[in-house]
Amino acid sequence: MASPGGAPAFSPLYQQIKGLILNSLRAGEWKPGEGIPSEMDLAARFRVSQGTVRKAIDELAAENLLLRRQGKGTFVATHAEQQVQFRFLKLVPDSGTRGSEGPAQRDIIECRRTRASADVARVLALRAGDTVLQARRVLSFGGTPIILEDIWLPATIFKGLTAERLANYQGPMYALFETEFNVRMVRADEKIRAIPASDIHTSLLKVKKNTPLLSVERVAYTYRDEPMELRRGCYRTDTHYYHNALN
Amino acid sequence: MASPGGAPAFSPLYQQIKGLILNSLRAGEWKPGEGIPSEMDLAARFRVSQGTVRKAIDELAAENLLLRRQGKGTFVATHAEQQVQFRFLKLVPDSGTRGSEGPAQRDIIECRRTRASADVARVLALRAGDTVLQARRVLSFGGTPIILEDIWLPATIFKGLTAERLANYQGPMYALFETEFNVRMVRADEKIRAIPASDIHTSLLKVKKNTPLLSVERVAYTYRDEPMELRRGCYRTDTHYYHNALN
DNA sequence: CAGTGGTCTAGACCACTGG
DNA sequence: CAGTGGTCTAGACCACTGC
Repeated sequence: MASPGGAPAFSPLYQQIKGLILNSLRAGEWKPGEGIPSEMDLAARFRVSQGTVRKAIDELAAENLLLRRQGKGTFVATHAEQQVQFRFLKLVPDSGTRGSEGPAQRDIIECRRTRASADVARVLALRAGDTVLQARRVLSFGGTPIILEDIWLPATIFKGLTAERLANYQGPMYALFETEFNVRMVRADEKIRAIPASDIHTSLLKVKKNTPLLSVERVAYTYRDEPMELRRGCYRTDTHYYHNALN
Repeated sequence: MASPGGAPAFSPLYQQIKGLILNSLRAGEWKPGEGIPSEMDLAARFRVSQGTVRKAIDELAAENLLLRRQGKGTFVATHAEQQVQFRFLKLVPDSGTRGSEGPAQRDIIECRRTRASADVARVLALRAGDTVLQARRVLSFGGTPIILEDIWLPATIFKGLTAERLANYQGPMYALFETEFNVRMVRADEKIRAIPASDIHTSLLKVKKNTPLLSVERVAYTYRDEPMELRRGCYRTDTHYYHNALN
């Protein structure tokens, strides 16, 4: 039997087209920021009607993998766009709006090669002891340190990433990943907890010991749903809050 | 000029149809859980093609206002559905999955009429001093108290809501709001912070004083985008975490 | 089997962009 | 002005549900 569970395994044509477009994205046929062929061209290429291509692209656009611009074309989404600057950073100042404090000041504390601990390896689908890059940075808004982040990346893929390159790069870190390492983050999961400030936090975030901080553990995934980054952030929430919209 | 900004104010037909359907939902023409007319019927009623109605319904379904069921029809979404039980509660146990600890135990601590403070009034778009219902409850999972919630509701709309009715009702609180008060919550915003446990938390959540807790302040909105509920939750995050998917 | 939503097509026309 | 995505239509057929 083709479908052991008894399910017909029916797959609509537009889903198959969606899969083909996704494969091209994975293969890097079109890079982030570039335009993909027009709907008519893709329809001819896949031998289906424009409407079917359209429905496939609609879903990919809804997942933020593609970006439609009327009159111009359809483009591969990128983290370099201004409009989408805060898609992954949900921290908002109590007064004013995001960005009202000016651009964040980013201080790289360190960036070094190390061995993956058991839990880091598990999350990143590596073996314990595999080489990873670990970076630590502090984000300040309006001159006040608000976020301490520790970031783990597979060293085999982010070869050559240094504190200097992180410090010199203007723009979102994920945009750097796209241009320099051909890694596109498409979605992420966050686990949020409240934790007491430890000595690291007292020194880098200027808070008293045991002050409650928001612990945000993020795992970011690529086109292939591979976990590519582990990030542990500690947020001060006396002047900011984590915003979440439930729909 | 019809459009001062110079914008053409062009509105697609399907958006207008969407507005008409939304108005029917607001007016209560179809109640939560009930079916709405078939696509063909609606197409005839609005004098448009089925495809146009379809696109309108697609968007309403994407916003969780309607629920499509192939072969059966399209239904008004409700909080009584099992499948959508945890759409608003994002707390997950460290081990196991949601609901693996069995159903939550819900203890109503109190439910009383009171006057809205300035900040509660502002959030609920009331005047300071207007009457509100305030409820407090503790949610326990696997016998352990995990969540303390304070809930504020406009008294004019939730007339007759008592601790007994809250305690006796089986199922989600928002489902009770639908059937008893004709209030349907369609979306919400949450502001999340880390705060130290106070005396209330030590007694009701069995944690030590100053233990970091997750503070979750939720404002829930109706079909008309009116703020209808303010809820302040304090979550223990030693055995659970707040999960958020970034797409 | 009839009725529902879901898919696919083909064609016409509209709105927007840039040369 | 040509080319792009966006809307709208009409009709055919498929998948699923329940009687």
